[in-house]
Amino acid sequence: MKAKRKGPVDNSSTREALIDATEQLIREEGYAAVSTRRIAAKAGVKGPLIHYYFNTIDDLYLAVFRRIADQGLRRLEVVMASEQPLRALWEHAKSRAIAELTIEFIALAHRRNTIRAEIVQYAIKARNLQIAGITRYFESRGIDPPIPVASVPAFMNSISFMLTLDTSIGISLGHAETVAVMESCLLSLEGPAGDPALRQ
Amino acid sequence: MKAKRKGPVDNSSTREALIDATEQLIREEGYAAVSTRRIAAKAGVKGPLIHYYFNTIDDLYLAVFRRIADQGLRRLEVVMASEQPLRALWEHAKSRAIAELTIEFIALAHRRNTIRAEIVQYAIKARNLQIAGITRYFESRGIDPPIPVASVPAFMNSISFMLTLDTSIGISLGHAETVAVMESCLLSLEGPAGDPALRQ
DNA sequence: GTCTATACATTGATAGAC
DNA sequence: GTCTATCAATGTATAGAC
Repeated sequence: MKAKRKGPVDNSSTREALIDATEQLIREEGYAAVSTRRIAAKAGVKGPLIHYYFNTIDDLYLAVFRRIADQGLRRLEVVMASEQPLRALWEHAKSRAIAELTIEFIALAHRRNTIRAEIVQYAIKARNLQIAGITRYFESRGIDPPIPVASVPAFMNSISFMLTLDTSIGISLGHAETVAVMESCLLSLEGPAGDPALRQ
Repeated sequence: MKAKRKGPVDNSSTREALIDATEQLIREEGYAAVSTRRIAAKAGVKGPLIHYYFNTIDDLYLAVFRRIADQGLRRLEVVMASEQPLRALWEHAKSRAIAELTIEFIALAHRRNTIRAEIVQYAIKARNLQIAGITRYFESRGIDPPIPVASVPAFMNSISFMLTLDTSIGISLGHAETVAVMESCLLSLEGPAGDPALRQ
């Protein structure tokens, strides 16, 4: 249904190297610093090869996002299936690499429709996974959610996203207090961290 | 202390038009879409004039950010001095224009040291204004803060930032529930919205 | 103070040899 | 599948006339 538009396209080898190089460039220097020549140099190939595997640069961006999104959804499934899904989600959301890529892709989505559509699709899948996991956890423990389940991942993700962004540019004002609040919420909902004895 | 490096530079006229055009371009199409040619076209002048007022494009970005930051701090002072500072802050943080510019400038800060330094400086000033305003409010009402005051703006800003970003690309999953939680917090801390009778 | 003209690097992309 | 050679377009920035 989503076949490649160009004739003979491989699905593993140099292609992966190009995706690797692009992802790395985006994260290290921002999407505005990405160019076909730099990608090619980083991947150790010549420029035009990019157009053999990907018709346009947007297609390459899309491939990068899809790979990240797939990895993200798979990781999220593991996270939500853990014994302390709220704590696991909180830790998971702290990733600086994810936050930096998120910033870049949202900025990109701002201008590229194909990428925005893909991001929306992914974000909804991810959020549904989170809501389902938290619902399952509350039900299995017989906990009456103090706030609507659908708002829980919204709080956790947005807070950790902001903390991570702040940290990445060197701000930490108010962080300790905010983390403390989150920790006390987690404590009351899931008990102490990594204490399987208590929850067995 | 931060004098212009180039000789004779005006401080109002075409210069403002250039800053206007740049700010608009950044917000509408992202910083990566900004170029001297497009700025000049939008401002109705010729390209080289940019280099008369601003030595480099980074200087122009900086001028845009400084103007936005100044406006932001002034607005924030008004917001925090209102009768219901938490509600006012909540509404203030919902601005889509601010969220979009924030994304772009954070992405920019990722790569430009001068801009990052400026953003950090501004963010700290803004956060201190918020913390001071909330502290003042709680004290004047004799309210014992349910969570550390320093974490309050962190929560409000990050939540509304995420909601705004989501909305800007067309996502609304879980928003209603999240807004409801925030509303109930505001209700318990500040009473119903815009009810001066109750707080007079 | 504003403009024309232009230098020069870099961009995404294509054609076609191997 | 990977390359060389090359394209037109666009990028920032400068020199110098008015």
